[in-house]
Amino acid sequence: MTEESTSRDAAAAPPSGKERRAGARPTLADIAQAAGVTRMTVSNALNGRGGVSDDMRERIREIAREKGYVTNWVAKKLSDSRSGSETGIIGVIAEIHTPFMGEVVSAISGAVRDQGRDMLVYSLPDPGKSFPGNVLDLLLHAVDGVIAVIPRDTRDFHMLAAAGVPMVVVDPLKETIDMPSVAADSYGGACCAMRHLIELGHRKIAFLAGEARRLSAQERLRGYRDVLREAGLAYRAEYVVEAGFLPEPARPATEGLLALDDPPTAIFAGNDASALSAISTIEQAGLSVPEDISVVGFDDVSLASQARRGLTTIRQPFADIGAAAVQLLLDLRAGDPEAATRHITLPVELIRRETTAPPRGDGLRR
Amino acid sequence: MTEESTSRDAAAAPPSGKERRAGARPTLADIAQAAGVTRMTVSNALNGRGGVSDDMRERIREIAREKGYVTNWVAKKLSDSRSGSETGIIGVIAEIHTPFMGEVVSAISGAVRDQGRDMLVYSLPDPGKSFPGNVLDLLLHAVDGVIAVIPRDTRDFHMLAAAGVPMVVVDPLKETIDMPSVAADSYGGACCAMRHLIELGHRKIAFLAGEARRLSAQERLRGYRDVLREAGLAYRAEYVVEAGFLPEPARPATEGLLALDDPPTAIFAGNDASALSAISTIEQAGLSVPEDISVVGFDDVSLASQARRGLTTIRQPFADIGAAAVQLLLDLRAGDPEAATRHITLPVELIRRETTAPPRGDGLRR
DNA sequence: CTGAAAGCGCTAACAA
DNA sequence: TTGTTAGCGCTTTCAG
Repeated sequence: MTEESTSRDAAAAPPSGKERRAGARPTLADIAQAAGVTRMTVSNALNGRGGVSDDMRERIREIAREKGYVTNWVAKKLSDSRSGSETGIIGVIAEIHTPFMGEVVSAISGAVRDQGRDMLVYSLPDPGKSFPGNVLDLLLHAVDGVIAVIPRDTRDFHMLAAAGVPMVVVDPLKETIDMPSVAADSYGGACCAMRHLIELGHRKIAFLAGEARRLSAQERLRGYRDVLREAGLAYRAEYVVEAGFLPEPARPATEGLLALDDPPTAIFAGNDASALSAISTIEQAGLSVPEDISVVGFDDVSLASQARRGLTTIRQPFADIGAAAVQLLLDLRAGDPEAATRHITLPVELIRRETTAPPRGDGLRR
Repeated sequence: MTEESTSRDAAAAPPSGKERRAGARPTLADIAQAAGVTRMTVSNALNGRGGVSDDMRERIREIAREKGYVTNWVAKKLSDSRSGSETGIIGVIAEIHTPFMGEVVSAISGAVRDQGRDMLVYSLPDPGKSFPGNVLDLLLHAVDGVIAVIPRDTRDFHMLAAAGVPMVVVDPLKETIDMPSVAADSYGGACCAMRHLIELGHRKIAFLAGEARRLSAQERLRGYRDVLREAGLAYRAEYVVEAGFLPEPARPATEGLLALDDPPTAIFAGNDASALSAISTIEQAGLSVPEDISVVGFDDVSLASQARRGLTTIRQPFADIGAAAVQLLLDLRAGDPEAATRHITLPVELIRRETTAPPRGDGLRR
């Protein structure tokens, strides 16, 4: 040892005033000192970087273990920032409340795992509030990119993108159309659902509209209108009610439909949550599905097939959505110039189960 | 300026080879240079630390904004590590798949927010796999503590705790009883549910057992047995079937019960997921709930009340659980010595809805 | 009110 | 194979 050059490495003598706080985690220097080598040797040994004899490596590993050494992620990251390496962690911003979100997040989780990476989920705070600085900053610096599935606030959102964090949006909003995105073919699905109902013989079809800010909701409405027109059916304003993609508002919305002078014989719900709620409402009103009223949903969340009567619905390819989002993010990060403007739309599929049937012969109810 | 002392501050001349990479984010030094002051002044100005004239502060803020400056969380954290400050972020380890988890995580989210902090969720990888180092390390260094709600693997889990991360467990497993925890009173709730059924006149009550590793599942089973004994009823092995707290296994389990020579007149399901699945199975078998068979669940997830027939169940005080977990974590972090061994059990409540009724007069079905 | 120095824990790049 | 130097971006401490 030379002459106490580096302050810490040579600080073998306690009196130097460099006493370690009790609860502090051991650092490279601590275990280096214990092993009688330099920090670099320890670093190399622990990271299997070669240049260390096998004995030494074992010895160091042993000491590290018993001292409970864990790499300081923050320090490592800061140091690595020079070489701009990845963290292997992908950030996900989402609301984990609804079943739909659950499916999407699970799918992303699977896809991320398939890529040998990991995922951290940030669930948004209450509406209107912006991201707290802490988390925003952490996300900004700790993850390789962000996949956002947000039904609401997007303010600080563009800021994240502006700060250079690769970002892709799943189920985009009007406000996020300028970012790369992944979504299911809502328009196509809606058309498919409507045609199914029309083929069954329905002429009076209501629509439980979803959250208007989501493009998917708009597209489903568009599909509803277009197929109506295509079938020569009139668009009736009283048949289109807001249900916000949620079960609670779907209830009064359905009741309203039931109370109409000329109630519909079928309901196309914007998503499964509202479809399930509608069915429950219909049955509580003493009617039955699909005998009195047919119902078709959208999403095919796992609950849809578990209901007493399996829900006829449009299946979103969740796994594909997750995989596409992750891939898109990776491409973006890799600098693929075309990725920045890529908008992926995945095909959906009609799943016929037990909540749709031909309408009752005209005799009943009016 | 003296003689180019600090490498960067004085590096006004490009030829120094210190060119900034194109995509790099601006640093304190960058904006300091643009403003013609030192980094500290910028730091102070941006963090509202005083010691900077108002004009200067405004000017600096302006420059920072247009340059898109964001403080480097990693560097800040590393620097702060000296003074051991908090990050204001709480980590949550959970599976977000099931409705129960969703409720718990939402509750924690709310509680965390109430404390002016924020939350990052890490969803476990596939069973058996251990935490990938990256995320573990990140968690270790980026959050003030961890709240875990894990149904499965716990290996690296104790390691996190050993590394000194304050940690509390919600709905603990056998393996985690040595950590501070928060849970609902499963035993009490089970007793309550069973007594309700018995008061209604049921004598043949089956139990859909939950995931055995979870203490809550064990406690519910214990409650089931104890109340049976207390009521002078025999424990019948064929009435206790595994359903793992999940809907899928609950289906065959229920079918098995229905196929018994002497089928039960009531089913106490370990949780709502299995209860709902049981009901659906019963109805598909052509029987009705509660006329033929009563069913009571456990949890009172939001779905329970939305079903066509509201599910009679035991309500877990999710909000309280979340709040207690966060509080416990904060106490732990604050060094409260007693917190380390605290196990909080919160009271539950029977919610009578429409899936329980007296058994059919003995005439029917044997 | 502002500036200089040192250091948080780690790693890349050489030197021995 | 091991040691040395420098620096990641920020903050604290102590001078000016």
